[in-house]
Amino acid sequence: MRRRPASDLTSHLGYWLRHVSNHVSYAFARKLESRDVTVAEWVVMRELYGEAALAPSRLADKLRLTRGAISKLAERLIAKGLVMRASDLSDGRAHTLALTTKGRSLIPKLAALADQNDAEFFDHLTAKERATVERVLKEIVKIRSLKSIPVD
Amino acid sequence: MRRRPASDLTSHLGYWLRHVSNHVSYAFARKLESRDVTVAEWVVMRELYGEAALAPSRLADKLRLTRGAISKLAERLIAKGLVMRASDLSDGRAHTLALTTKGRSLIPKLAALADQNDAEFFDHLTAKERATVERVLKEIVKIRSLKSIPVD
DNA sequence: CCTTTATAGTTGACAAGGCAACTAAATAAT
DNA sequence: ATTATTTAGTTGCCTTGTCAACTATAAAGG
Repeated sequence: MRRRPASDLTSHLGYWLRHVSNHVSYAFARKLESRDVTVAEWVVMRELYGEAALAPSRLADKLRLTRGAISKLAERLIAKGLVMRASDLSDGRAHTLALTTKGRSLIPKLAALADQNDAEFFDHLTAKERATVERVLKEIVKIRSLKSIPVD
Repeated sequence: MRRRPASDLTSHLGYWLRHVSNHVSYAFARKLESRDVTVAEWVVMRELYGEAALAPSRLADKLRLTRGAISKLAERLIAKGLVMRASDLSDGRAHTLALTTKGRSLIPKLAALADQNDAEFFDHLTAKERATVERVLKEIVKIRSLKSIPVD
């Protein structure tokens, strides 16, 4: 499938992916500032939104962060009153994280900023292009998840 | 073009972009370790490869990094003997950066690692999918460059 | 000219993630 | 049962980026 001279430096998808991702995340970070939330914090909250509660370790797997990073992120989110920690009764080591009411009610507002950011970068795509990109990205995550860590 | 309920958290392209980009960059970083080069360093070297010499400030614009970051990156690359700094004769403040012979000769080896990494993540795409993704990403960079900083 | 203002680049404090060492609790092994 | 091993999570140190203050040079204004 790949048909490209190995020495062409301008054709690495990984390069462009990183480049665009940096642009998009940077712009999004500026928007989130208005709500005093970082991109990493949003990502965690977004992940917690579907679930009642989630173990930090599961979160780390899902988001491809280390447990240390999750630990510190959780600390910050708790300090902001957006997330709470609950101890697991059956296992003295384990905790779970969950959105607080405040955190949950913030989600739609942050989602609106995400919508806006997405629009800014991707609205000029045709429906077909958008669908292709989305499908390709999700496929890669799925393939990778299977190959590396048994996440789900 | 965008047709998506504003509250669906799973459909932000920016989210998947960041997610996949992180995977790809992480895997690439592991490969570059064998040559004692970081992803950021590769990106700079790759940018310098086309040119005879480039001002740090231009590099900062192109790569969307701050001048501080470029300054430190340059320092590291110079320490490794991959890049050299030359002072601009007509302007006492300005410098330019350029690859050393050593740096230049390393490029093909790093490019091979980039090829390998790209293959690992994107080889399962059809030629058409790949073309679409590449075109879309490059378009976004172009549009953004015009909107924000007059880079080129 | 000489002073103000703008520009190129560096530096230091801080933020945030990775890694590895650590604590505490649970499970396994003998 | 007691010890060894594994697992969940936290913490300290390191790296690398941003931001803002700084230095040095250039350009503009009067």
